[in-house]
Amino acid sequence: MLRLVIVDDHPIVRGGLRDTFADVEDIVVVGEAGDGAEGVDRARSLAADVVLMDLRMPGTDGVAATAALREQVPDARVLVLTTFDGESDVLPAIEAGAIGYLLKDALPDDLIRAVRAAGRGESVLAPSVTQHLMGQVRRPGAGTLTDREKQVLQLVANGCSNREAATALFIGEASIKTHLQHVYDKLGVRDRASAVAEGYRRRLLT
Amino acid sequence: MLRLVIVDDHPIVRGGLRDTFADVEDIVVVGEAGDGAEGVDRARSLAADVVLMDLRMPGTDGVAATAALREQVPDARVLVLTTFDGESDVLPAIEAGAIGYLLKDALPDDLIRAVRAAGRGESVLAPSVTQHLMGQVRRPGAGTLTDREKQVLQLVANGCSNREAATALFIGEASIKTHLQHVYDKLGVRDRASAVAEGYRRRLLT
DNA sequence: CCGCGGGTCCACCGAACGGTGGAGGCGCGC
DNA sequence: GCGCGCCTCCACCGTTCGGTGGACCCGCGG
Repeated sequence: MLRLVIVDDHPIVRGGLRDTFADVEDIVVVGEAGDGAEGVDRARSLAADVVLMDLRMPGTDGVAATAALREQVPDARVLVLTTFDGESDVLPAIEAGAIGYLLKDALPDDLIRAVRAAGRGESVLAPSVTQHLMGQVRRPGAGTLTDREKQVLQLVANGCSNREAATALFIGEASIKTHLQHVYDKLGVRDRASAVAEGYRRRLLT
Repeated sequence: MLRLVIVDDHPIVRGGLRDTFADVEDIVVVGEAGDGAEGVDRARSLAADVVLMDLRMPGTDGVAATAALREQVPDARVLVLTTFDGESDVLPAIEAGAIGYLLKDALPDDLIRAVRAAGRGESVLAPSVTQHLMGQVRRPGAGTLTDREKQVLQLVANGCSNREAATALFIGEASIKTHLQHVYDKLGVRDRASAVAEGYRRRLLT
C-alpha cells in the first residue's frame, strides 16, 4: 500500500487528484497540503511514500519543498505534477531531487502508473520533459554553441530578424535559419524567444 | 575647422569615411585608429574635436574607449558609428559619454551634419536609436511592466507560444497578443525574442 | 584518403507572430 | 460621477518563423 500526499495550492486540483486515487487499491491518499512548507510537514508526519508536488505555489514553492523533503524525509519520493512544461522548472526540480515530472494534462491512468513507479523508485517523465532533459544531458558537445551560433543568437536577442541577422553577418538568410535550428536543438527549445532565454540562463548572452 | 579622428578596425570602413570627409571644407580627418586604445592615443595627441567611434572592435572596444576619452580628453566629442542598432549597445555607449549614436547605413550627408553637430556639442541619434532611448527614459510608468505583462513575458521566455500562454493563464490568445504588444512598447522592442532579452537585461525574468 | 564537424545555401509549407484599430468591463482615486 | 489604468477580447492582414530534407565546400585529424 502506497501512502500518498498531495501538495497543491488549488483545492479543486487536490479534489480531482483525490478522486483519481479513490478506487485505486494499492494507493491511499493519506494527506494534503496547500503549500510547500505544509507539504513537508504532512509528508513527514504521515510517513508518505510518494508526494505529488505542484511547483508554482504561494509561499514555499515546489522546488524548495522538494529539496527540503529530500533532506528531512529521504524515504519520500517526490513526483512533480505541474501545469506547464515551463522548461525552466524542469532542471531545478530534478536537481532538487524529484524522481518524476508529469504535466497535469496526463491521463489518470498514466498518473496512477507514475505514482506506482515512483513508489518503486523509478523515474517517470512526461515525454516533452524527457526531450528537454535529453537536450540538457546531451551537453558534452551539444550544450556548447559554436562561435557562429552564439553570434546569431546574440543578434536575435538584439532584435534582429533572420534577414537582418543575415545582412549583419554578410551571409544568406537560409544560413541564419540553419544556425538557429542548431541552436534550438542544442538548447532544447523550439523558438527564438526561449532560445534567447536559455542563452541568458546559461550566460551565453550579454 | 573640426579635427576628426576615425576609430574602426576595418581599413575599408576607415577609407570610406576618409573619402566622405575629403571635400568637406570645415572638417579635416587628422588621424585614424584600428582599435580603442589606439583611438584614445590619437585623439589626445592630435587634439581631436570629434572622434568617430566604432563599437565592436578587437582589444579595447568602443564603449571602453569612449569612457577613457571622456576622462583623458574631455574636449573630444565621441560620435558612435556602428553597424547595427543592437539595442544592447546604445545605453552603455551613451552612459560612457558618447554624444551621438549613428548607424553605418546613414547617408554621407547625415554623417557630415552629425559630425558638425557633435562639434557644437549637440546630440544626434539615429531614429531607431532615439526610439529605443525614449523607451528607456520613459521609465516612470513605462519602463515598468504590470504583473500580468511580466507573467506573459515569463511564459514566452519559457517557450510558450501565444496559444500556450493563453491556456496557462486561462485567458484568450488575443489578450496575450495585447499584453505582448504593450511589453514591446514599454521595452522598445519589436519581437518576443528581444523582449525576452530586455527582460533578462532589466532583471525582470529568471 | 576519407570521415566529420562547421559553415553556407536551397525550396517548400503550414503555423505563428506582429501591426492596427478598435471594444467593453472593472476598480481606483479625484 | 468621471477619468484612467489595467485586463480582456475581436478581426484582418502581411510577414516571419519553424520544420524538413536535402546539398556543397572546407579544414582537420585519424
